Amino acid sequence: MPEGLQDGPNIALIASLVGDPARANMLTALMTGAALTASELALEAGVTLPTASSHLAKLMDGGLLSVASEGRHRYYALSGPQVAAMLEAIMGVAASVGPKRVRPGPREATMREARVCYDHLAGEHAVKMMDGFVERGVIVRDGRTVTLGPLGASYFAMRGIDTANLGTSRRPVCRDCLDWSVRRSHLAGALGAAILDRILAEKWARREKDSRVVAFSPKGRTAFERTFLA
Amino acid sequence: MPEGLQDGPNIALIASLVGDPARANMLTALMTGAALTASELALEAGVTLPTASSHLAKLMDGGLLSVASEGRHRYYALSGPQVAAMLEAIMGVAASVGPKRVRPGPREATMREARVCYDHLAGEHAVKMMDGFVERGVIVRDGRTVTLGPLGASYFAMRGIDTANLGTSRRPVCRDCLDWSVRRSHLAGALGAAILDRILAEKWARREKDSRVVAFSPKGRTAFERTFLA
DNA sequence: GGCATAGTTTGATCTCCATCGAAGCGTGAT
DNA sequence: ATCACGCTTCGATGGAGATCAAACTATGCC
Repeated sequence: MPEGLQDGPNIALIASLVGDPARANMLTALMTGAALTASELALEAGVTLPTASSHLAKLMDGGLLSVASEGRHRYYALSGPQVAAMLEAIMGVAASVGPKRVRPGPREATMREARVCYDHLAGEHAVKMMDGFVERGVIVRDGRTVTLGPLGASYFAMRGIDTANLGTSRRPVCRDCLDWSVRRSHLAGALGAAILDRILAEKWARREKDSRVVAFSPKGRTAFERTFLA
Repeated sequence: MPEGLQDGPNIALIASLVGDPARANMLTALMTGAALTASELALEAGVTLPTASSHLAKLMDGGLLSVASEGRHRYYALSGPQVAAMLEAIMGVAASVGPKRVRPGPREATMREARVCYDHLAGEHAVKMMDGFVERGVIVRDGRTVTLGPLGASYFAMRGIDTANLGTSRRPVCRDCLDWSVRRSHLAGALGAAILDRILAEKWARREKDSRVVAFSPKGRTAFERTFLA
């Protein structure tokens, strides 16, 4: 069947790369434009590190991703805007074709509410919190880059988080992370991680074993809201 | 491990449909906008009829195709312009990362110059035309959304295209579609289709049989340029 | 009716690849 | 040095799906 057809280039190869659920999740996670590490992407895709590594190699080989080694981390990103445009187009078709909403399910519901995204909080609570930060000028958003606002340092200091200390690592203090359950974004970066630490340390919520779910207790939730949503 | 985490639309499902070589060949064959029978598509894909039938059922189920029974034939077609746009976008990525296509080839050259993209014109001519429209304010671009500019209606009316009539369908009048041969975009939507209709009606160009190629005649080309590029 | 053509369905086969555990290899910290 | 951590490679397993032949259905033709 050597059939010399193939109008344009190898469309099937590219599409099949996106056609695997794990890889599709990784790619959508990278749609923020931010670069993510292999571990973060593994978590986002719901697979183990070796599996993720294999997928990343394939995506690299297919030219969809670029990588930057930094210390012992490897930051993966979409190789260019063309790839992002393609993903948008596919999303467009997928959205128009089928509401296809899989039943939310009980597990999904709690996941939507609050879950861990690598090392920070994601889900509705996280999105609300992020919105509040921006509205109050604690955090300033410029497109997809977010930074600590003028009121930020004192705001977090009052809540027991020393933002100055977070700047030590190479990691950005603030980063924006797209939420799959809501169409909005939440706070990642060192600050996002610190906030989650605080939530767990205060025992406002606990992590379910072997799951990304973060389960708030009733009074934990109100404490959290009083602290970070007001 | 149940990590079902769809980002909303099921992008992996759609992409995996395109990700099979046989299906990809069928879809690209349908990019001409014409409807083809199952047998023709089987031939185009290089598989037997049963296999093709199975693929067509999957594509139907995924919402990428529509079908019309006529006598003992079943005519399959792309379910809409959105699907065509997605395919073009995938082609764009595949072309840009293309591991050195064997050679441009004569067929490929004419495709780059002018071809059909579902129901509108694509290729260098189409991109130049789109650029001219935007530059002259006939069409206004805002990011990826394009709309008819203030001068648009009279511009097209003078050229025999009634833009008011185009608004009747649910389809957008203007739409932006990525070109895989050039890295720019061209005009799709009802208006894009109307322009192609005009080009063919005036016999400035004719469509090659069983191909996406649009072949301009020498004087047809100058007439086209005088009309839509000036 | 009877035959031919267009398509689908069924069932069985076979290949490919996603997945994970374990081991290997860097880099950074102590 | 030594340990910890991030990531990749290796090897084995399992499952999904692409494929075709043959049987079946439906339509058109005579």
